[in-house]
Amino acid sequence: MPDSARPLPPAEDYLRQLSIDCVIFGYRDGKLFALVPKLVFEGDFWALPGGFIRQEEDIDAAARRILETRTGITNIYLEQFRVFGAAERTNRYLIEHLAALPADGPKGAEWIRANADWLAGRFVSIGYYALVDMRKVMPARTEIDASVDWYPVNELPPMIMDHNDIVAHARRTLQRYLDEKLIGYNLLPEKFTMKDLRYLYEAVYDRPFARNNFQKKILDLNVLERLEKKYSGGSHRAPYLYRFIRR
Amino acid sequence: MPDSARPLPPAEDYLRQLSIDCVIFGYRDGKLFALVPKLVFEGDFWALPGGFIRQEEDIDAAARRILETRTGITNIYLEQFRVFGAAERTNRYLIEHLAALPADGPKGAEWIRANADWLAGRFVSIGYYALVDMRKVMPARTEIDASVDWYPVNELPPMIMDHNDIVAHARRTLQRYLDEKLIGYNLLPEKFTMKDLRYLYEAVYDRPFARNNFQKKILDLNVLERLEKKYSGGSHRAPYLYRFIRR
DNA sequence: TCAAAAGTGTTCTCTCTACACCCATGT
DNA sequence: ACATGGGTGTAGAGAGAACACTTTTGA
Repeated sequence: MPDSARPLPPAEDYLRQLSIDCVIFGYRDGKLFALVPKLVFEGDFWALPGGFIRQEEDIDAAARRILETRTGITNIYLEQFRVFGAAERTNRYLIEHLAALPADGPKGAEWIRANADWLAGRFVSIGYYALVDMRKVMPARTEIDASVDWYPVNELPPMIMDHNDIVAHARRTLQRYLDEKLIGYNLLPEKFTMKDLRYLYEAVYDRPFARNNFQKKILDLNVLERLEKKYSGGSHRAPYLYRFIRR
Repeated sequence: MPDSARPLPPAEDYLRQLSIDCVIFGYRDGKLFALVPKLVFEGDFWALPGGFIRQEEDIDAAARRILETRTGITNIYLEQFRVFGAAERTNRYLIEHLAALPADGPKGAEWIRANADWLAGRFVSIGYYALVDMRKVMPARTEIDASVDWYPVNELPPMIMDHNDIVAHARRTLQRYLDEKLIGYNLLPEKFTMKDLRYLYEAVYDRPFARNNFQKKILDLNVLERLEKKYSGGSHRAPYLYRFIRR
């Protein structure tokens, strides 16, 4: 039974005033994307996938649970990157819009209505970013999501609270670590060409990389193994496929 | 009136289950130090300076308040660096030792005893690190501190919970940023010699830096202004003093 | 005049970049 | 054959490390 289908636990099961917000990065066609749900509330409300931490749960486990619920995949690469704790961080404005929802609306909305006082208060949020293979993700709506879509990170909708800010921080963190920690392969299928990897780097850093020098740099790291050639049918030399060597 | 002398606010004023732990770094005589209080509880308990976040307070402001209370100085360089949120993070063991304290003990202990249920529960803690000029710090004891001392970071006492872990993380973060963000001067007096700065780098990174190359590297950054010479009385050439250029 | 420590210069190496050339593939 | 895109090599620029030399200071 997927997590989203289970009845929601009572509010007492969660740490009060502490939440998790996830920036789920994906990559396709030369662009970096983020997965952003749109809420069912009256008006246009977008919000990062998020959730709360159970009393007996590590914060990393909570982030993982939230991510797996939303993407349907396990073993996701994720890292905390910053805490957002301004005193005025609150969902009050959003929760007030609950009134506009019909009383027989989605069950999740019922849960929120029942816990409105709690949810409308101040929350400190831990930001996590995740890297996923977009092809493997089956975006899952919760009961209060109208839709869940991938948006290019350069064309994100205006989100609630400081969520656009959170994505900006996540992206800077990704830029800082993509090369240093060699985590880029998490955004690609298992097998990929050097061009795929280069275009990914160009999307993340928003700048070009010289084709030949990029290839040399990456190969000198000795973290890729060269596989068979990939015949695309194009009238040109076939590129090799590569795979990340797990250690 | 110093903060530590005011009556402690009631527990309801604070965010529940969320705390701040500070790693206060100082530097002297070629060694990196951290400021660590020893608690009044029966037995040997050391714990990082920490505290809680008030309902109407930014988390950064809370960290700053805690730091200023403990060091007596303002305008401290500080950064959050990681959240520690293991499910089993709790002070239960420590709080139980309250029983060993006399009922007419320190007032702070009385406050803890009154809030023991809250304090013995699970806490997620935001780690902050601070850089201070040791010469300017007047370590201030709270009512439950037996003493507050500087310890070389390589010779820290065993601390409660995961606090030794927290310092290790803080130090790695400091190593990552000292050079990149040029924050080293925060650990030195306003005027310092190139040797002072080099020894600081060697203490933080725990490795030697070539004297001449270090000087060239730092000067090429154009962030220092050269001041008068410093005559130490030694029978050798007098070094220049430098000052960081504020922008 | 000498030792100690500071300031400065030179060379060598390694990495990153730009340019160039060759190779495989399908039309 | 040829255009297209992939793989590889090489020379130049820049950063960092190692070594050497000069200058200043007080005994």
